[in-house]
Amino acid sequence: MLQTKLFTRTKKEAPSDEVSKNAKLLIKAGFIHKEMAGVYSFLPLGLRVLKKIENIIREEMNAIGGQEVSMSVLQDKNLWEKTDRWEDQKVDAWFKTKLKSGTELGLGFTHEEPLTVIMKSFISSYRDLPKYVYQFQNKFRNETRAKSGLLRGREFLMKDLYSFHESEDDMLNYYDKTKDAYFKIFNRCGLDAIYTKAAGGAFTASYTHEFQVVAPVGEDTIFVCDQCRYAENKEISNLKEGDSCPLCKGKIKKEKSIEVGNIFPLGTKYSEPIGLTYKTEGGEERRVVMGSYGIGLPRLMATVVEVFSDERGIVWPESIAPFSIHVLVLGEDGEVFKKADKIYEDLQNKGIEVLYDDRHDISAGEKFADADLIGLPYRVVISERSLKEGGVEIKKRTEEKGKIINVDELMNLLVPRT
RNA sequence: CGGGGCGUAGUAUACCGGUAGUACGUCUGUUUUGGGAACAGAUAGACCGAGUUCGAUUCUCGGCGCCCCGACCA
Repeated sequence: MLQTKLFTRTKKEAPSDEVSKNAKLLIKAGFIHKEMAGVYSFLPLGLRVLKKIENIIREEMNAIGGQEVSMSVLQDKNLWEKTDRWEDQKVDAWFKTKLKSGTELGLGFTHEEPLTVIMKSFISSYRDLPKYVYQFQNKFRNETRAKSGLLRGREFLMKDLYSFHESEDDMLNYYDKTKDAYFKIFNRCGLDAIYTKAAGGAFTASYTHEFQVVAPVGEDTIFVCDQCRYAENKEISNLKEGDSCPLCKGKIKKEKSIEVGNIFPLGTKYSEPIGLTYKTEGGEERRVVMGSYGIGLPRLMATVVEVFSDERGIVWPESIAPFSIHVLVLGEDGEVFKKADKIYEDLQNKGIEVLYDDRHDISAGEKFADADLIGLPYRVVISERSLKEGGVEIKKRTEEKGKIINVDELMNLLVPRT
């Protein structure tokens, strides 16, 4: 991507109405645009990050047998009355709207109900189980207080997976598989997530698990063992700072954290009222046992920014950076630019994702500052000086000093993204 | 939803009961080019409504919006 063609621009000042690091940096660098409280649009750089995260999640969901669908956002009131989740007193997250005829509709905040109905058409025998279905979709939640940039929004992209089983045991077995898949996802995004026992919440499973990433901006508080990493959410925990771990000899520490994912053993909570059943081998009719599993993508992206940034800007992990390399050309138009153009072309042809700062009449300092702010993993500088010294200067975003390598080395440094 | 703060060019800010100044950005020109360049010129602004007042961006009230703390939160 040529930076002269990119329609976004970095700002010198962070917006005054944002306090959270993720919102300040992502807006300053031109990744997102704020529409209103808790609602953000994704611009080219931001969308690339979101898509990278989406692809990582998709790969891991497919690896545990997930089948991707896309369900409707508009929801039928009658369906949700069956599970007693329509009334505002029960679920205050709904955004509701109306048909011209007056019929009430909801904007989906989760999808257990409609998917359970869909599955009624396709599950009737033990031979049809288990099944795993997921989607990426914008969820709408009427949060009383949106906050902290992308961390708690009212409209956000979510991956929601639902599993359907013959038995509690089979569901719990898959629950563990999902847990492993989630760890892979968070690790691939560079995050160190802590598996945390939590309350059932509105989903009213007896317990659930959350994946928590320690960060000061987090709105959750967890008690976590410094040895085995056993953790409980404050909302259900009797533990306190300094206690001995119930599982090992470690000490319990109190941490602020961001919930980046959660998994729910639902049992028959939804299959019962909606009537999703199957016939066993012996001809007996039984309720399908379910689980559900969610990850909010913008929140995950924001968490990465909260954890990986410094005073100069974002420091993207390679796996989800919008581009792999930021190529900067310095100096006056002429031979150096021609060389840089060629290097950019060659990298592109190799399938490397490059952002090329081909802007003229921009000082070196400004290009460096923008590169630091945008935070791509590698910065490559092409200038009269670097060419004299034998090639280009390459520097990782995490390093202070770069080094000169020749152009062939550069071409072989990075593997193309598939 | 309770409490607090805030709303001035695209962005960040200043002053003021007498219609607004600065920086960055943007545009034009000249000079620059390895850490947010220099000079000259130009561009662009008081959230909305009502009230007080000779006069309101400033004071009062209402609305709308944003942020923070708390409550709440698959």
